[in-house]
Amino acid sequence: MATIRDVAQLAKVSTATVSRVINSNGYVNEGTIKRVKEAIEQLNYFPNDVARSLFKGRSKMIALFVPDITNPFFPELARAIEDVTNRHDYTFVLCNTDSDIHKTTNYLNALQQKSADGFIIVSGSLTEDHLKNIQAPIVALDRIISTDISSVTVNNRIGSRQAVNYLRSLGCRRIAHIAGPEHVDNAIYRMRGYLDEVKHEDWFDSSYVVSGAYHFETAREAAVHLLTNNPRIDGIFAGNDLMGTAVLNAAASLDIKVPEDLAVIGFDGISMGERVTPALTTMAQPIYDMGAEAAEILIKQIRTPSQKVMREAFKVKLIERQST
Amino acid sequence: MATIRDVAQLAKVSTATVSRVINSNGYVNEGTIKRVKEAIEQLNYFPNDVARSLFKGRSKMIALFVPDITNPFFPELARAIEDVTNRHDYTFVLCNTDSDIHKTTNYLNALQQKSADGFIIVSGSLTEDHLKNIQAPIVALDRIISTDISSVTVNNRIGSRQAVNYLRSLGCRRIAHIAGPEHVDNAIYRMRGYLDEVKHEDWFDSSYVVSGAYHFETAREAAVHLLTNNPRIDGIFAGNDLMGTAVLNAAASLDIKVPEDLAVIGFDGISMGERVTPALTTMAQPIYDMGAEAAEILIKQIRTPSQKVMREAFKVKLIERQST
DNA sequence: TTGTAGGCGTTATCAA
DNA sequence: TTGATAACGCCTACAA
Repeated sequence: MATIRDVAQLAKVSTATVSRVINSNGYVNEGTIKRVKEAIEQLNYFPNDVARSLFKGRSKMIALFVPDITNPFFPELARAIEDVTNRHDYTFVLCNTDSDIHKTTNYLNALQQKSADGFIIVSGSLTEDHLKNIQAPIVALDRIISTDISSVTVNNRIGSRQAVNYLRSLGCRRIAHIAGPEHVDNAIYRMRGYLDEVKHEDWFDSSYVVSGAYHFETAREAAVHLLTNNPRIDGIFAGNDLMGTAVLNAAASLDIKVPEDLAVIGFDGISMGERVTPALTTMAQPIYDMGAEAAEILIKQIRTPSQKVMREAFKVKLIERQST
Repeated sequence: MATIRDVAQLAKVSTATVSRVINSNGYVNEGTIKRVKEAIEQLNYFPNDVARSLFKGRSKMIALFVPDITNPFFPELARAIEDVTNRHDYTFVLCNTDSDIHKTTNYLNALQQKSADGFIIVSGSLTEDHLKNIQAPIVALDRIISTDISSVTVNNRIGSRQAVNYLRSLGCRRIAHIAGPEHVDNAIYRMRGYLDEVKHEDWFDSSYVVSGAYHFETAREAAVHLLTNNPRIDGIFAGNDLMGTAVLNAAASLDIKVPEDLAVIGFDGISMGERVTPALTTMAQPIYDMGAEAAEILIKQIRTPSQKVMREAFKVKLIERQST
């Protein structure tokens, strides 16, 4: 690998001049520029990013942390962030944390040691305390970390109320909820939205809420359990689409007809929802816009460290499909 | 951020000694070790990885390139690689290339400038020529790049023949194929395997093969087209599971009963296949093992640059589910 | 308009 | 057993 010195030597100038040409900053004679560029070409020279990072303390790298890369919601989110960060000349990297706080802090430290410029984090368990020696700006996405950290989320509670009301408007009388993990804020809000609507119903008791942990298998088992023990359930609001498809799967295996005998609605709006049969009705988040917005905010904070904390909450939107 | 100098000062030793302690390298007096460790603790010091990388020319970072992060096959593959690389103390990063050669080489260069230690690449369009100034070791996964580059793949052609024979053993008489992208080697082999079995059948003509580009939407449209124009088709072999689920979707929308009127088999063994209804029969690849093996090979090559090229081909295995 | 030189934080060599 | 010092490759005052 050629270095800046090789280029300088070949072009018969100093390394400073080469640097000026590379970064187009400072005055350089036209002819000199040409000579340097030729030398660069000839040696197939690329500036060493590590040396640059060391000098600048920045690396032009942005990382996204997601809790479960196999949940299609996160790859879709990642696509948006990738587009925006690449457009701004950042290298984008994706890290899967498995919701494991240890793995998360490990990645965080490793990347901070690599001078990562900023982080977009989806995490329900990370607290401000874990971030106390992280210098780089952070944007919380999908789940809030703390009031001091910028965030991009949706109106989970209101969206959930809409979901339940929609099921009710279709004639559902007994509506159950498959909830996400107990410690994840958006799961809590979605459950609260559900409870807002049903807790005063005479049929309601706590057995209508079960946890599906935002995972397919867990949700599937929960749904089977729910539908077996409460055969009068005629509507299910799943806390995310992955669990919504799990409900469809459970219903099929129990020979319960959807939407005739059971209406199902999810939350997220992942494309998988329109690919299953019957297609899943959902409260769709503007996934791409959320990711893009998180990236824009992060880049703003990287460029202007004095930026104040921003909190953006998008609205979810009902998409009716075959499951209702 | 504290530096090694701060630690040295506080522990009243030289930076060389601190370095020795950090890397447990060379002789250091017990008491000195203790003092240094205390100073490190007290200052909450972490060695700067960028400086390390600059000096060593290595970064303890491994990257995986995938063509489409929204195809669940790749996240599943990524999980395996992540586990292995993390276990060996590498930082693992995931890059999505969209099968775009320009994006791919961009990432490749960017990461090489960051002294990435090695690459695992899933790509059907990258050639040796694009890699001519990449120094770090590379392992091709799922798709072969060249004979000079280690690879981990499966026996696509034989697996495909098995798939077709299995459909035939169920009584299918006219079997169609939804193929992957034309320039991707594994798609070509899968198609060849299919052709090996059917090209001499009297019913066969080229209209039984359509391209689905390994994408859901494309495959869905192709399947609708196929089933509409050739109503006598009673079996479809899809080149991957994503397209297999697209066939199920197409069949449902055309009111064709699976498996009664149409048997469908995919290729990959992603978990999505068991989550749809009817569950998708498939030729399953050992996804986790393949990813893990690719990572092991890569790490071997990083450690021993003289390692010779390795080519591993796993076997696929029939998994019968409801779609047949 | 160009060059010299010091420093970013580490590690490894050589001396002491 | 420890310390001084020269790299790693780049950038930017400051001088010329």
